[in-house]
Order: sequence, then structure tokens, then C-alpha cells
Amino acid sequence: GWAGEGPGASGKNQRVCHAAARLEMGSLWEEFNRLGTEMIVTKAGRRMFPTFQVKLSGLDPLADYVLLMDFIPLDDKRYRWGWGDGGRGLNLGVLSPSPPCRYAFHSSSWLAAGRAEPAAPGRVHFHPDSPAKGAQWMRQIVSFDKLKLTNNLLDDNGHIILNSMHRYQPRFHVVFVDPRRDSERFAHQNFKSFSFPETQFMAVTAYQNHRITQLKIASNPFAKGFRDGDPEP
Amino acid sequence: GWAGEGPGASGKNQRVCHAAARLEMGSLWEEFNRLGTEMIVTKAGRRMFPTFQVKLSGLDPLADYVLLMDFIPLDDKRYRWGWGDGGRGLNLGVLSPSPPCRYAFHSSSWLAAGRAEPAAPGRVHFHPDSPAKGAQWMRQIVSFDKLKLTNNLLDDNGHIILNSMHRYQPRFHVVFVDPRRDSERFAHQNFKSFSFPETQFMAVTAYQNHRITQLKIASNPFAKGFRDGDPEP
DNA sequence: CCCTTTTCACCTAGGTGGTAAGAT
DNA sequence: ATCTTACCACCTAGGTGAAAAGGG
Repeated sequence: GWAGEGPGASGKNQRVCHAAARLEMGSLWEEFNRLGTEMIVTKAGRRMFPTFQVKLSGLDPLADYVLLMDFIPLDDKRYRWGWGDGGRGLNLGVLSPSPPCRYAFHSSSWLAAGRAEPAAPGRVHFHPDSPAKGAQWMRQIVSFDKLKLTNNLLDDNGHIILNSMHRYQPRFHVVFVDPRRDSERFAHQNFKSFSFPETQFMAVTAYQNHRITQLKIASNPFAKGFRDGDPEP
Repeated sequence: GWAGEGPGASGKNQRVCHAAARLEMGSLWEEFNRLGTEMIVTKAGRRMFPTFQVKLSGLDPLADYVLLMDFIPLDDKRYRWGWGDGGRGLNLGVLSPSPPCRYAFHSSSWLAAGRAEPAAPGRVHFHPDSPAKGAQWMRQIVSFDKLKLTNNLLDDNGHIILNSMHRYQPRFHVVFVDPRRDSERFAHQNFKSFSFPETQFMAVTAYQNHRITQLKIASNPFAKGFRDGDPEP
């Protein structure tokens, strides 16, 4: 679907106010989201799967833009994966699917387990093709496949630093490169942000929900080595 | 070594007239050049080895530059590899090494064999990071490892089109992106070209000089599978 | 005969989750 | 007990020259 734009769509520069972004692989993102998406974080940095990619429109073909992403905590909680009190209260319906039978073997779910860790420094990831003309960005799908997530607070590779067992919402920003002298004064008018709820996820160092693992293996080409039976193209 | 700049260094824009480029892997290029460098061309496109890479200096850190390469015919001849008339006249000393013994088994060499084919359309290869600031270009070695050579006159992948069995001189160009309105009128002032004689080569569809093959195998990591004996790091 | 094309085994380079050991 | 790390086999993706087949 098309993203809801950030607050305050008024007062935006003409170069960004008509910008629109469609999330690619939307059905795959929704399939993960229904199970409660998990993303691995490692010391060396791990890519996201699905990859965050968008199709852009509404840019000025001749203007320069910078594209970037950041990740904001979805709440101030820390989570753990396990068996709750039988299903009352702590289960987060949005996060885990309603199991077909509440007493089935696989009935674990995400439980709030205290307040969030101190937030890591809020890094951003610039799309490596930035800056580029609007025409270039709109020509084809923009893929953030170089973006990596890490749990290393001291990371010096420029990766996105996240806390494991915390929930995050990826955000996507289109920034018009203002050629005017005192462009800093208009910075707040020169960008537009997009947030796709179906891309939210739990950062983990190892997968907790086995259904997530299975869906990753089934849909990520690099995990083909772990597929069992007959394929389905 | 440092490149000789193109003719007419006078009248250049301040943003390019101090630009300098040092060829990287110079000793490897020279080793190939002493044997007579050959570069494979294929229908699908083949990378160069050694890769053309330079270290830049003298750019304006804050100005925008485009970096690109093209290839110019070194002469108007077509060549063939074989046995000459005993060593008189047709042997090109620069192209093949003086064999230790003129009557040794490996005494073939490049011989002129008629006039050149009609020149293919003179394509150029823009470095994919173009345009970028001078500071960015000077930060580290600029590598043209995405450049591919093809002999397909109908190529639509944007590769460099060359005629097999013809000699070429790679050229490297630094172009200042002039922000002025009528910048086209200053185009001839806004670039500086570099030509390294040790990078000239013969385009081939299959290696002719067995010593070139051996040196490629010995020095190209992707050809490690063809190395025989003990390695030498 | 000489040159080109195709296919292939063998590499580099790097993205997967599994697994077992380590850390707290 | 729970989470993290390091290493691994197994993939994708693509760059090598060898060898055989193709073409004029």
C-alpha cells in the first residue's frame, strides 16, 4: 500500500510535497507481520529480510534528492519470548498470531519484560546512490539492501545500532537537496517521511518464533540450503 | 607513475587544472606491458585485468566531478599472432619481449595484418559513483572495476565496444561539473585527461601470448583455480 | 586455418540459519 | 534460564581461463 506521510504535510517545499512511496514486496512484509517479524542483529551487522524497497513517484525529475532510513523504538519496553500466564493480558495480539489452539505446543509469544534499554545513538542510513536526481530515483525500485543492523554499541562500520529484544519501526525519508544559500533554515520543509506499519519488527540475536524462521527459509534465496521438501516458485 | 596530462593544459578551469592522477598497481601494469598486455573481449562483456584504478589529488574538495574512461585506437592496424619472417621488420619490440633465443619454441609475436576494422562507436564509461565531490574522489582509490569490454557491436549493456585484434589506449577523464547556466560553452575548459602508456593493450577473444596467460593466472584472484604449484604472496 | 563462441570446473565474495559454546 | 557469540555447511552471485565446438 501507499504510505501515510508524516505529520505536518503543510508547509512543505514543492519539491517534496507531492512525493509518494509504495512499499515493494508488500504481501511478503504482511505475511511476516502477521507472525510478528523478527530481524537478526549481529556484531558484524546483518541485512534485513525482507529488504526494505520502495517505488517512488511525484519527485521533481531534475531536482537532487537524498534518500535515507532510520529506525525508531515502537515503545519503551523490553521483551522476552516464552510462555505467559495462559494467554491472559500480556500476549500482544498484533505481534504473534492467534494460535489455532491456545494449548498447542507452539503457543509461546512475546511478553513485555521491563523497561527498554537506554536507546542507542540514533543512526541513519543514507542510500548509497544519494544524492541523485528525482528522475534517477523514480526510474526503478529503490532498494536498501546495503543496510545492516547491529547490536554493537561501538560499531564503527556505520551500521544501524539497535537493542535486541526491542521493537522498531523503520522510517524512510526523502530529502530535497536545497541549492539555496541558507538552506539550513528551510530544512524542516525539505523532507518528507514515510512509515509503513507492516515493516515493524522485533530485533533479535536468534530467531524465537519458529514460524518466522520457516518463512525466512522459504522466502530468502540465501537460506535455500535449509529448505526441506519440494520447492514452490 | 604520475600521468602526463592531455594537450593544452593552459586555459583550463581552476577546478581541474591542478588535478593529478597516479595509476595504482603500476608495477603490475608494467609487468604486463613488458609482455604485451592482452585483454579479453566477449559478447557479454569482460572486466579488465589489471583493473584500471587511480589515486586522485588536486581536486577542489567541495566541487562536483564526473569521472569517466574511454579507449582510443593506438593505430590503424589489424594484428595477428604468429610466426613472422624470422624476426625481420614486422615484430613489434614494444609488444612482445625480446625472446632469450630467437629460435626458441615460444617465439611467436604480434604481426601487423592489414588495416583496422571500421571503428566501433566510441563509447565512454562513467564511474558509477559520478557525480561526487572532489573530497569523496580523493578519499580513496578510484576503481573502474565495473567497466567491461565487449566485441559485440550491438551491445546494449553500455559496455565498451572494441575490435578484437586491435590495440587500444585507455584514457581517464576528470570533468568538473560546472554549475553555471551556459556551462556547455566552457566544456572544453572543464575537463582534464590522463593517459598511462603502460595500460595500453591488445583486445583479443582468447589469449595468444602464453606468458600473458600465466601472468593473469598468477595475479588475478579469480583465476586461482588454474595455478599449479606453490603460491607466492 | 584463424578467430569466435559456448560451456564448464574452479575460484572469490558474501548472505543464510543451525549449532554449540560462551556470557550473564 | 536466557540471551549472545563464533563458527560452520550451504547457498547466491558472479569473475577466471581451459577446452571443445562453431564459423568464415
